[in-house]
Amino acid sequence: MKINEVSKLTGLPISTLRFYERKNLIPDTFVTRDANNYRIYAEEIVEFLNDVKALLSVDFSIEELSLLVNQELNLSYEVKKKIVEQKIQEIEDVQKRLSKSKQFLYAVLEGKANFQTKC
Amino acid sequence: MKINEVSKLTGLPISTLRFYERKNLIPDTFVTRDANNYRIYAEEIVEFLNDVKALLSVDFSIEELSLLVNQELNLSYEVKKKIVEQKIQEIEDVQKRLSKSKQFLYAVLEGKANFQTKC
DNA sequence: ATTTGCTATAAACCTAGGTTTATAGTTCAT
DNA sequence: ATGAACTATAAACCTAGGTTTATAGCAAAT
Repeated sequence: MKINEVSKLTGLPISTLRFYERKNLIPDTFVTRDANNYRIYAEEIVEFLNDVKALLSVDFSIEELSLLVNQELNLSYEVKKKIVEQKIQEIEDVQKRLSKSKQFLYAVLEGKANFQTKC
Repeated sequence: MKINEVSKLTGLPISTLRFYERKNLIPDTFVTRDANNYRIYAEEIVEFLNDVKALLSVDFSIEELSLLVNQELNLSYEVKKKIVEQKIQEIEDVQKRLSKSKQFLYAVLEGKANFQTKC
């Protein structure tokens, strides 16, 4: 599979695919080069990138994610598990914050926030 | 109140207070100038800024918020209400996304995500 | 065989939300 | 009355997460 097809199958712009690679977000196992130096992707890259999209859309930064993915770092399963568990904790914190924020916005609607008095 | 006191009471750096003002995030009613051109803030700025912090920490951008605050635009209450209601909707969308993301991360922990097989 | 299209890289550019720096006037404590 | 601390502005700088541009080598169809 060449880059254009991966782009179409994942919805990620070609420029983004190359950008992610530069950021070490794509394990070498997924991409080799042909005689013309064109990137050749394994079929599984598509599912992998869908997972990456899901993780990035949460609270993972590119850098955090590349930590999990980088083979050279050779992090143990235990360490990676800790990273994921910590991220779950962060998501739960965000969820709590969002609940409070919604309540605050309802207060704004009812004119009860100080903010409201000046707007 | 001078800028340093506002900074201490709100936890916002002085540079941020000036930056917010440039971005029209602070209604004129809260800040005047003394003979030396120093900013003099009304006491209520503190509560106002706490509200602003809460809103920014949610999903409001500075620009969106300045729309609500800008007196010159003179948006009707109805329009502002719509903006807030739409933001509540956006927050609810984020909440749903986060729930799914958490489930995905649990799948990663259990080795069920495709992502996991390569990391 | 040549035009159109796909691929490559490096480097510049972009936006949001700030922060830092350079320069200058003011105020407070000693 | 002088040095340390505070205020001001404009402009440059920063980070994340990309996107765009410039330049060039292949490819596929006419």
